[in-house]
Amino acid sequence: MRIGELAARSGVSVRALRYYEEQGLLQADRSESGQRHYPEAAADRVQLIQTLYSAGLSSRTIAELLPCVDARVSTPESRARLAAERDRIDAQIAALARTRDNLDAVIASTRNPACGCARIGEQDVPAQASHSATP
Amino acid sequence: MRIGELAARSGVSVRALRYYEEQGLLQADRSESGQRHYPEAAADRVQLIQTLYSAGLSSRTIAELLPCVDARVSTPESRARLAAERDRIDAQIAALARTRDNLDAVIASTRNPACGCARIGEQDVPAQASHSATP
DNA sequence: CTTGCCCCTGACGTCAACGTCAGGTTTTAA
DNA sequence: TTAAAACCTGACGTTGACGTCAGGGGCAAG
Repeated sequence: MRIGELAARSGVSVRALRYYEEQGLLQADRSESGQRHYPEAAADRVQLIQTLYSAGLSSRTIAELLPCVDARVSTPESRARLAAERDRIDAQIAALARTRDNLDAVIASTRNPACGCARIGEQDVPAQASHSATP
Repeated sequence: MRIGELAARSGVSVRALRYYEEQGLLQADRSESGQRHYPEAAADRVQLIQTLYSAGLSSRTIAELLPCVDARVSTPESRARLAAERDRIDAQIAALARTRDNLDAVIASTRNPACGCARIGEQDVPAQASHSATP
C-alpha cells in the first residue's frame, strides 16, 4: 500500500509517516519512481510507534529499541534499556495515579465546600526539597 | 523568601518560577525595589504545579483550575473540567499500563528467544494476521 | 567604595514531533 | 489526452516550557 492509505489506516498523517522513516522507525520499499510502498504489517508497526510515543519515549529511544523488538533478541544493554523504560513508565503510572487521586479529592471538596477535606498537594512529604520521586 | 531560595527548595529553575508567574500560576509579593517575595506555602504550590504539568496539563488548563482548587469552590463548568482531566489521566494510566505490559512481554521474549511469546503490538486485533512463516 | 552575589526585565534560542507551503513528478480517473 | 489526485523532496513554521544571554540595579561584607 502507498503512504496515503497507510496514513488513513493507522490514523496518522502522511507527514508523520515520512518523519518516522526519517527517524529510522519505519522502512518502506520504493517503487521505480520513488514512491513508498508498505506491507500490511506496517499499520501495526505504526500503531506500536504511536503507543511508544504516547508513553513518552523519544524517537531516538524508540529507534534504539525497535530492532531488538523486531528480532526478539537483546543484548544486556538493550535489556537494561527496556527494563529502564518499563520502570520509568511504572513510575509515571504511579505519579499519575496520585495526581488523579488528588484531583478526586479536589472534586469532592469543591462539590461540598463545607467539608474539612485534605487539601490537594498535601500528600505526605515529611522532609523538604524532595522531587517527585517514589513514595 | 526570594526567588532563588524558592527555586532551590522546590527544585525548579528561577526561570521556571518567573514563567509560572507570567502564566498566572504563581503570585509573588514585590519588595520596594521590585524583587519577588514568596511565603512558605509557595513551595507546596510549586510542587502542585509541577505535578499537574507532569500529568500533561497545560499552563492554561492549570491556570483555569487552580483558583477553584484554592478556593475549593467550583462552578458546574470547573467541576466538569476537573472531572474531564481526571478521566483523561485515567485513560492515560490505562494506556501506559498496556504499554508497560507490552514492554514486559518484549523483555520476556528477548530474554529467552526460543519461546513462542506473543509479539508486541498484537493486543486485540482480530483481523487477518498473515505471518510470514517465522519458526 | 567596591566586590560579589542575587535580583530585575526583555528578548532571542532550543527541542521534538510534526504542520504547511512550494515546486515538481507520477498515478489514476474521466 | 488531460485533469485531478496523490506522491516526491526540501525547507520553513508552530507550540510549550523553559534555557540563556545582555544590560542594568540593589545590598551586605570587607
